[in-house]
Amino acid sequence: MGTGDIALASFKALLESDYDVVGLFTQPDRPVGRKQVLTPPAIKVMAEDHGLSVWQPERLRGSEEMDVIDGLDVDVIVVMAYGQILPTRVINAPNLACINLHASLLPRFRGASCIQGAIDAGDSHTGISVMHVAPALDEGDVILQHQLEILPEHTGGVVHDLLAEMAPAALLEGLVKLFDGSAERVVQDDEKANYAPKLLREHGEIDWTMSAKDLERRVRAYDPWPGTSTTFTNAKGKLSRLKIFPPLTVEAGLSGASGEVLENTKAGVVIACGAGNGGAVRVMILQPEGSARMDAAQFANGRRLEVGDIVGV
RNA sequence: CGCGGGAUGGAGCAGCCAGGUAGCUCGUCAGGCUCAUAACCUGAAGGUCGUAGGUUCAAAUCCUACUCCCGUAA
Repeated sequence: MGTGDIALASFKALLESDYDVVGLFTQPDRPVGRKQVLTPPAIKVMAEDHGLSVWQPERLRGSEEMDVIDGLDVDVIVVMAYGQILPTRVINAPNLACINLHASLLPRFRGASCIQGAIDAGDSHTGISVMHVAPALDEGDVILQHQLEILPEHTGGVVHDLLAEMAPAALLEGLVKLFDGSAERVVQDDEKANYAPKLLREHGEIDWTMSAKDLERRVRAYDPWPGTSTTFTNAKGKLSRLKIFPPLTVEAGLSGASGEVLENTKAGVVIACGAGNGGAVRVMILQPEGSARMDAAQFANGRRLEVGDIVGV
């Protein structure tokens, strides 16, 4: 069971393994893009290329597809980025176990935005957890974990791809242990748990009262999803959106009112953060509404911002 | 016909609402200047204003249709 692209490599590893993959559960095709074209998840295409059965219930809980699962008589259900909470009946359906691959070092960052959460919080490491599925989201017992160091230049997208690459090894190791009975069950310490809720586009609205250091991590974590943006008053006096992309550099020595433009040159747009002494960030890549993404030199040429302007009002 | 933004020398933009000399910040080329800076100064080349129609004495600007680009609805 999986939908997100992060599950692709793991699914492929299963298909190429000696395990007998009987089918795929994934989310229904969704309208995508400007034309609202109904698009299947990439993982569904991969499954069909291998001649596998694919089920796409809108809502698994209470659906007739649950009977299908019971009828399949499987040993293990593997879940990764499926996008639905599993009913207890499904969790209990396999002969051996229903396991989940989660992109964080549980119990830290349970929830949908586990990758962004780890970067945003400034954690030194994240990783892949192989765990038993429990009725409560991401709270099942952990079988094993593989660690990944978060480097200062790592964005959400980069970490996502790195974790996707290392997930198959963790999955295969977990399966071997499950089948030979050597799998551990480490109960999660709820005291150390935290939760990374599903991110919406609006969460990318930049709060310029954050410190420069925190903001740098936020922008990095939220790239490419949900992305970060702020607003500014354009030449016509209208409020316009301005997307901000990493990398950002922290200018610790500078300060100003929150969101005040301190510099706008080809070396970058420097914007003050925090409440007076939070430093400032230098932005090198940005994208005004309606325009293509551009570097600071191009942005400065357009003179859309002047020193002293306040951004993100 | 989902919603919104846009198309103006090589780049990023202004000009459009209140039609009348193609503008700004850069880049490029030539020359000059400086111990030096994201340098500076002088000069030059480069645009049928996305396409096709329409209105008008006159259209980048107003009207109609079309094409393409960008964002958003995970």
